[in-house]
Amino acid sequence: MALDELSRQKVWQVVAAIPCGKVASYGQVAELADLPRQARAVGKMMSQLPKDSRLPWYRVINAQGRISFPFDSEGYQRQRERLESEGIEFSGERINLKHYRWDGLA
DNA sequence: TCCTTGACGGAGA
DNA sequence: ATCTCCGCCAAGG
Repeated sequence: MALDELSRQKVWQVVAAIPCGKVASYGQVAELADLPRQARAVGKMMSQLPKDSRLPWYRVINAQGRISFPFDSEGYQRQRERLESEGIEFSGERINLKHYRWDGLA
């Protein structure tokens, strides 16, 4: 990844723009930040986010509508709690993207 | 250097 | 629904 500064800023801007109650996938964020097919780079950046970040990192999930942390991990718990507190409901381990996927613009 | 490893994703089988 | 295989690409062994 080691994306340049400009790219990183774009990614943060996109993440910050995801509205409450909506979610976006890593790939979607990458695309909206003009980094097509760089989903992994986005995931990498997320993993390096400081724990006290104010960004709504938890609104970014994978394209399958699942949280990208092991089910039994603390990260999974933290992310799921925040999403549910915003009114997002889970069907087992998954989120119904038909209802919660953020439409980048339109 | 080569190989593996990721908060990933889409196409096939 | 599950499982490979392949892009993608920097980091660390």
